[in-house]
Amino acid sequence: MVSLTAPYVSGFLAFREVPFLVDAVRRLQAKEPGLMPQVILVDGNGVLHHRGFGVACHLGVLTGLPCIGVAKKLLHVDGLKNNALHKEKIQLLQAGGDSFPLTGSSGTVLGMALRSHDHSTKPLYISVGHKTGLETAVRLTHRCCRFRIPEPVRQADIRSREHVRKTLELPGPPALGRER
DNA sequence: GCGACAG
DNA sequence: ATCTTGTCGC
Repeated sequence: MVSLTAPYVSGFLAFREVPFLVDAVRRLQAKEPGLMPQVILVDGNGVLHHRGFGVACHLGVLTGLPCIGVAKKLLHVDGLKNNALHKEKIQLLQAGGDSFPLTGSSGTVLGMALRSHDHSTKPLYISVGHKTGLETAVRLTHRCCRFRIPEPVRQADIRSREHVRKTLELPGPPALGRER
């Protein structure tokens, strides 16, 4: 269990969460090196970011592991916006695996909006974090989706919440925030 | 000036 | 993110 201190500020998520993520990877390396993943799906963005360097990039550089940014909402950057036009494109996504590029005003493709499975309406926003191409990132993410949220992220979410629930209900030292 | 804009 | 209310599908 960790206690977050830095506040959440859009565009600065890495400064709040990456230290704990790096620590988790380090602890795994020390305790169960055989379980070290070949790639990490990060709950947040990679290069789809104000300065082209979101939490998925930070974690990749700090650990040397391939990382993929998987965001649930579109971060408004480089002219990208969740407006009517964007929503129309989402409507055009038919089956799971369908996607369309997220091209900023600068002409750069910052990521892809992905319909993660057949029965999902709201897309996932995939972007390169570290040591991976965008196409690979999108395909791998799609293959991890039993539901809208890719299973690795979903399980981390479910299990961390459960852990916090069981830890917080009993008397003990107070803690602020929670992290996976 | 305020709100929006990963979690 | 968190919280709350209501609905739909398996």
